[in-house]
Amino acid sequence: MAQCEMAPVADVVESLSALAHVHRLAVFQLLVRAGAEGMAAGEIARDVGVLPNTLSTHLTILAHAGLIRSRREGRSIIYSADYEAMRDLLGFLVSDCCGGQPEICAPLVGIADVADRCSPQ
Amino acid sequence: MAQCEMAPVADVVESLSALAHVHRLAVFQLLVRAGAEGMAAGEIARDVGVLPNTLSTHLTILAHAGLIRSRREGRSIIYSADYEAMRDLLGFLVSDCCGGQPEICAPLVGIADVADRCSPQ
DNA sequence: TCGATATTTCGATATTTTCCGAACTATCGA
DNA sequence: TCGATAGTTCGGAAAATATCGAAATATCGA
Repeated sequence: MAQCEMAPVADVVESLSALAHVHRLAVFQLLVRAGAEGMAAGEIARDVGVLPNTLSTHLTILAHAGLIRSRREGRSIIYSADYEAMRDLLGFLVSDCCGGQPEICAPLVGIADVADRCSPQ
Repeated sequence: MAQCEMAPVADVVESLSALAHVHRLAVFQLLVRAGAEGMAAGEIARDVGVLPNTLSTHLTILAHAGLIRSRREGRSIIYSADYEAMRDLLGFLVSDCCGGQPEICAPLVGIADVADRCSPQ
């Protein structure tokens, strides 16, 4: 049976804050789509269009929030999204929403399907 | 049939940014639980524990992001959560997540139920 | 060991955010 | 109309963010 552990509010705020930036959101989005394989910092920088050192700062912020992980592979450092952290964050938001007014947020259950249909490629 | 309209990234960032603050998150949480009835600004300020003028700033930020609405009622101004905006935000996040790796985010569908079980009043 | 590649760290600056006190606006009741 | 109540707006100071160039670190290949 799944526990009902709730992430501390401070952590949630940190995660939201980490994602509340155009470039960081783009980075996270990119990494989610890259899957477990991940992407090298340099490739991310090129894709997103930010300088390597600036990107490094963003990656540090996302990593500190627990949303991404990193591993060295030769000269490159490979970053990948942490799906569990994202699930925790979504879980908090959804339970905050549905917890108070279940009937209003009921449609949320179908969102995953919608996501399937909407996401191209 | 539901459209697959995607909120502009800038709007998503603004919403995330609005929620990425301890007091604002608390305010939103409070309003979600308050339902359509909403709460007066003063009551929110007391509950959250911030000065009225500071709260006013936070409310403006949340309202500008579209996460809450307001209406005047006598001397009070009543604020209430905008569930649709929240659904849009969650929809974006979920589709960003599940769009790339559906199998990984599949458990998300069950989160709403979890929310039901976890949230005590 | 040296040079090239990949990334981070440092230091500084520009911008934004946060928060408060004081002043202002709106509404109600007498 | 006045005074009290409810909120907002204004102005400024302190803190946090964002971003860049330059320098430092780590790894690879020759």
